[in-house]
Amino acid sequence: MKCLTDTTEERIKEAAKTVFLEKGFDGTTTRDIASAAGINSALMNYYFRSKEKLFQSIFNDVCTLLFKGMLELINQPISLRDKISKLMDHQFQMMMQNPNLTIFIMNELRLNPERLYGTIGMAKQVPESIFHQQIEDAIAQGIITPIDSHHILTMIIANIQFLFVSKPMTMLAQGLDEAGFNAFATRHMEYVKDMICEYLFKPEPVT
Amino acid sequence: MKCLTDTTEERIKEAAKTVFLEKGFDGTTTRDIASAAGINSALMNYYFRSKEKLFQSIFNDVCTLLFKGMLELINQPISLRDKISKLMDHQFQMMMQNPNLTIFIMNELRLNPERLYGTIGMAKQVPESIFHQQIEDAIAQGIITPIDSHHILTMIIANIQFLFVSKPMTMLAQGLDEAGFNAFATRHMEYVKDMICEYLFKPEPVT
DNA sequence: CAGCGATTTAATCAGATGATTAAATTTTTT
DNA sequence: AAAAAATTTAATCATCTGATTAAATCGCTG
Repeated sequence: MKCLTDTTEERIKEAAKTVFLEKGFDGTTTRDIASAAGINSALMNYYFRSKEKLFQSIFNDVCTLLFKGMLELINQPISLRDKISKLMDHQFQMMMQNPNLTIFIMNELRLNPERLYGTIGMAKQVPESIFHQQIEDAIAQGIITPIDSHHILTMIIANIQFLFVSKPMTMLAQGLDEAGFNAFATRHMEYVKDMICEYLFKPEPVT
Repeated sequence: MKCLTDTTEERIKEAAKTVFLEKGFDGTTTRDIASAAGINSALMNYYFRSKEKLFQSIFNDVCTLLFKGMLELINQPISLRDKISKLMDHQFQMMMQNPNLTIFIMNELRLNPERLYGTIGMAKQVPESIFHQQIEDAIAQGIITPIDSHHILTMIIANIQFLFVSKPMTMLAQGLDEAGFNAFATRHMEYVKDMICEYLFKPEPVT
């Protein structure tokens, strides 16, 4: 699964990422990580000084994973309609591959808000992007309903992300298996794309 | 804050609810709960046989808190438009009072899916409600866009709940304080209500 | 008040956990 | 190859944690 560049440090980080994402910080023991990485538990403290330090490293990585692609898309010079569609597609793809990513991050932030300081950089870039200007221009030209870009982004993110945050609940409530959930999620995304675009791009706001 | 009906068992449950909601199951120690309740830590095991048992009791309570009002609303004989609006208002009110409720529940379910079995009853009631029939009728009469009620409920829930799941992130990204967040959330809910209603109740589906 | 059950406490146990240490092994440098 | 540095291991520590036990206290009934 991995190339020959497998250094021990990387192997520990991979194992730690897997275990942390599955069990959360509090639910993970250093011995869990060590055995998942196939190493002695003291080695973890040799490379990273503590469980907390290792976690910070992992947490940074997964936050970057969550934000990086989105930030790139947000700053691309493409049409609004296209951008919104691509933003949702991108999130969807990412969450299909890593369904626990968002709930893991949001929950760890809730449990330990100091971790926010590591994400300030990325978080602040989102609202200060080309996207924001693009929205304001479109509003000025009467192309879309007047609405702050923060609200639009929240709509885009919430409608995709919550699907995965509530995945176990949804599967239970509807009696779905993995395949069934994927089908539901795929269809839902189409609905949501339509809904958001129709809301934004309608000819005249109701006022 | 509480009436004279304060039995020790209730005091333990209150304290446990507070601590569990704040720190999660893994992050909570029995001594945390005991000291929050002002009791000896052995008392906890006298009333509830174990930390796990106590947690199950609490978890049941908060799941009921999350679902009960929504289920009642869903089965009320009121118009669809009204129902959707009231459903969102109800969730919003509940989350303003208890912002961590949903992420706590969703995360504990993720960490320990066996807990789902305690919520089967409530979860399965949602899709099998009057609401579902109401949607089908409205579709048959051409009043709303043809779309399965599961998707509608998901839209209603996601757009409110994710606001609170991502509350710390949102506050950071936009540089908001509590009051600022509340204002943002309140405004967002109005947008989302409009968006969902306009999507559902438009005269003709685009097809 | 004596006796009995319910409630509460202090003390303690056994196991888990994060971290350290000192020694062994491997890799790199000279 | 010898010396030095980096990597890895086994063993161990101190603390924390969930749970138990045995004794103390309270409240009620006869």
